[in-house]
Amino acid sequence: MSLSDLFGGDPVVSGQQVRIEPTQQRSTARLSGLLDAAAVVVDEVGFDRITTAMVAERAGASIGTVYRYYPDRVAVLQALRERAVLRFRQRVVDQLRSSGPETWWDAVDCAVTAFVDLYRTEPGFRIVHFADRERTPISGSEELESGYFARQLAGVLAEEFGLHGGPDLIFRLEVTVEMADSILSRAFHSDPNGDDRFIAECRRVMRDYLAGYYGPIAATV
Amino acid sequence: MSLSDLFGGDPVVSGQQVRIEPTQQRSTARLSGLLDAAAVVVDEVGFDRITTAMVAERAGASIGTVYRYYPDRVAVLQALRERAVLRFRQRVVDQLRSSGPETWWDAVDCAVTAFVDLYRTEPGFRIVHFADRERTPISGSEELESGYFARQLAGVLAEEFGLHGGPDLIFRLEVTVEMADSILSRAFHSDPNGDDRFIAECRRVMRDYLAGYYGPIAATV
DNA sequence: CTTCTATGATCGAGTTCCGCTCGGTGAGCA
DNA sequence: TGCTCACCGAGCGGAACTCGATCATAGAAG
Repeated sequence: MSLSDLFGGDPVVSGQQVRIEPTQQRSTARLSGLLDAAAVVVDEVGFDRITTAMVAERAGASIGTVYRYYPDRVAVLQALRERAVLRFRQRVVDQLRSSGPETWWDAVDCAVTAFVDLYRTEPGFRIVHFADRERTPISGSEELESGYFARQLAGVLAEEFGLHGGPDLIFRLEVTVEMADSILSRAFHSDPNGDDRFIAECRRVMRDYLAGYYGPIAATV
Repeated sequence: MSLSDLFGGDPVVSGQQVRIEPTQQRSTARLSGLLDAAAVVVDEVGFDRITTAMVAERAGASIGTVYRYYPDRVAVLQALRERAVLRFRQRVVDQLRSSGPETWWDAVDCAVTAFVDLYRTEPGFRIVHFADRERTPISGSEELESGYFARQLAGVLAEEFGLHGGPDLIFRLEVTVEMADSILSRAFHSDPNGDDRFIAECRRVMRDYLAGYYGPIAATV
């Protein structure tokens, strides 16, 4: 169970998202163009002020094109969020590869860094993420739940750094993810660049919480 | 600076929420009736399926009455959230009064209990809370920010239990509030009665985090 | 204790705007 | 040269929201 398998794995395309899988090349460009537009618009006018017409106009497409690919307004936002999550996972993998973590904390820290980076650079990431909570439990793909990421991360930490795996580790990581999520969101709430005080405290909280169960960092591996 | 001053203080009526302050008696009943209806409807159909017509019908009012009091659809939800926050604060005061906390942790624990109680009993509390993150920074009343509650709580803890006050305490309490908020929301995410495992872990996280700064509980006062 | 009346409160048909559809047109592939 | 994929945008239904007509109430006047 390698790192890249866990994080970079198959893209989160759960055919329910896109109405029609594009076959020609230009249409895939359209698809990402629509999402780019949605990301920008959502940053400008907010999550529930966004209209499909705005997205279409910003993307240089017609309203019909939007609905060719997405069944409804929310689906566009969901797709935007899926892409952001995908990019987040990819970013984590890149960070892990380039930095070569030596302890379990290094790995967790990479995830924080990746998250902060995306908040800073990825248009629409902030608002889409905020809306995350509202999703109905019926929503199809489970890969977007915080629990999914927690499970993946648990696999890595158990495999690579010898942490004792199992449901307890998963549970604690899920708690950790929720905490980090909220504190980091708070960091970006008023400061578009992220309030370093909250970011630092987030790292501290995560480290202390996990170290309380799995011992000081140096002791592992 | 007494407890009731801090928490139970002036109601969160910041004239921007309501278009016209009601003067007659029946209209105040209408207002709360509208919010009651909105709370029920929001529990039934969800946050973004709710329509102003549904709220009006459920409240036995006409559509025009809704717009007499609230400028738009979102304002109704915001008002619902304001009332829920107000009731939360009131509940905390009640709990504190009846239980007579002896340590700072007892006081914090009261807040958790009140929050959980509201999640369980207050219609609409869950969904309204989910939407909480989305609020625009321009939004008027600051009394609803998590920071406000953190400041109030900091006053109580410093005054009553001798914790060293100031910006550091406020900051840590704000972090605490964010953490608790997210973990408790997670507890109710799939379990309408609240997953006790997450609730217990929430308490543990809060206690450990604050105790790390302000010493073990028994040592205070 | 009654009118009487000014004003608050309510109503709901109508307007506007937005999500979404669908038949017709253009662009790329065989 | 067809044939299918991609695109367009006028139009439909419904939801958000307005506004002038109508009713209810508080409080003054008698």
